[in-house]
Amino acid sequence: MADRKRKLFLGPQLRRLRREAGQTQAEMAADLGISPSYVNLIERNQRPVSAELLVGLARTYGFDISRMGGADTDALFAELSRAFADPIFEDAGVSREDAFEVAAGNPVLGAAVVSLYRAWRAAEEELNATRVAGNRATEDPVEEARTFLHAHRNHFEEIDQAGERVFADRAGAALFDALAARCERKHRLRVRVLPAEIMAGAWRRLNKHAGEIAISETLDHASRTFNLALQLALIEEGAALDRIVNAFKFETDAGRRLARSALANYAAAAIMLPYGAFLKAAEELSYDIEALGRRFGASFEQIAHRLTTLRRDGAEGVPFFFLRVDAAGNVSKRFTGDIFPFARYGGSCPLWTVHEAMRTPRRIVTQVIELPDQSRYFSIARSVMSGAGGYGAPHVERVVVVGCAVKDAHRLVYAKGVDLEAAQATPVGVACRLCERPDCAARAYPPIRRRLVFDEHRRLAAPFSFAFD
DNA sequence: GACACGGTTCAACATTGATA
DNA sequence: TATCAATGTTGAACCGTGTC
Repeated sequence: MADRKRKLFLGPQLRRLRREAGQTQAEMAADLGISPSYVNLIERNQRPVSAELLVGLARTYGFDISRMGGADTDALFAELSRAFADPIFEDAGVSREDAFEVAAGNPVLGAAVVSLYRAWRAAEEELNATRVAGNRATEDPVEEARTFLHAHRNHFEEIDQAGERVFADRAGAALFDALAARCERKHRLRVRVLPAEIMAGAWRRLNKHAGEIAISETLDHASRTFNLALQLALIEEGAALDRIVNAFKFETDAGRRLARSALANYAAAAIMLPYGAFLKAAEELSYDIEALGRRFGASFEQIAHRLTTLRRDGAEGVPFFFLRVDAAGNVSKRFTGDIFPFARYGGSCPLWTVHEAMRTPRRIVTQVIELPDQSRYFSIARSVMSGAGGYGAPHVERVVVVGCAVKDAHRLVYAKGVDLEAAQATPVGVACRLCERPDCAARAYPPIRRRLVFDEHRRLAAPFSFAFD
């Protein structure tokens, strides 16, 4: 491209200039003192325009030399480069040199290509939105299960009350021991913690014939308790789970099963983190997730997830959304909490601190984020690890994010020292580190003022794509 | 169909600058 | 200084289209 920049190819512009003047190549050649065939070669970019000829063009036709290869060309070149980076041009083999040649040599055509590309992108996104709207209920079991939870605002009062009764029955004992005793007393099921090789990879196993509930030794204490609570919920509240799930209209059986599984997990959390006590503690501890975890013997993820369910009439907690994402940006669990417009597909924006949290294991990272509709949220992210019951065992590192509207953030311990008024009022510019635009404000703002940009790079960074509900 | 005209292709030549 | 490649330029032949 350096050679192309040194030489000036102005064929299409020269041709347009000549036609605007109503001249033939021969007439223009006579004006410029060159042969008609030379004019033709220049017009077809077979020959560059020499400095002497450029002066002649300026003198004879008032050709504006200063506009050649200036800011306009650079901007168009940048636009074209972005467009040609799209996978739809993959087979076309358009190089950056080609993009520059179009931008410098035929800006009208280049601008038309950019306009066409933008129109195509807009149409495709509209089409995707239509597809999603049409298919979500019929072809996506995960979306169906999410819709089920969303319809109940992720709160199931009947299950919560049952959980509180079980928790109250523990009579001061450690919860795991109390649940094990309840299993033996009420269901004649002995609880045993067994090594991984016996569990064959399972976390829990119910053997009615042997009168036994087996829990994997590879689980930490919080997960053992959770799995035992889950098994107990399935035994004692199975009918209620079925009734609640069956009251909802599912299009797929897979969606129904997923919803029942989610509800069973909810029931386990309701036992382990009983609503009233948990909400009281949450308010006392200013929603300090790690402190709540220590008080209830639960993991960071369990506490974070439970925070999204505090929607009891007359006893509501801070409305939270929840997200669990891996290093590749894949979302494995999420809940909107009615407040956060998650994407239907894809993962998190690369500007979100979920990725920073991944780089700094076990450290809580907070951030004020702004969506394109200018709504602002306070997010709390920390990495969590699952698996790894022993050295060399497979494990997965993920990031759990909970967040709330900025207006509620003053109730959180994590917002201490954060100027929330400024966070709500400070104007922010477009902030995006992927667009490579020289005027991008991303470099100029600290993380707390970054705007999440979702659609600009949807195709370039597919794992991070967002399309709003 | 002949002809004119505008535009295209190609071979050839002159000039220039880099290099051995 | 000779050589060579790149660049700038030209003219002839050719092609396509519109007009008479």
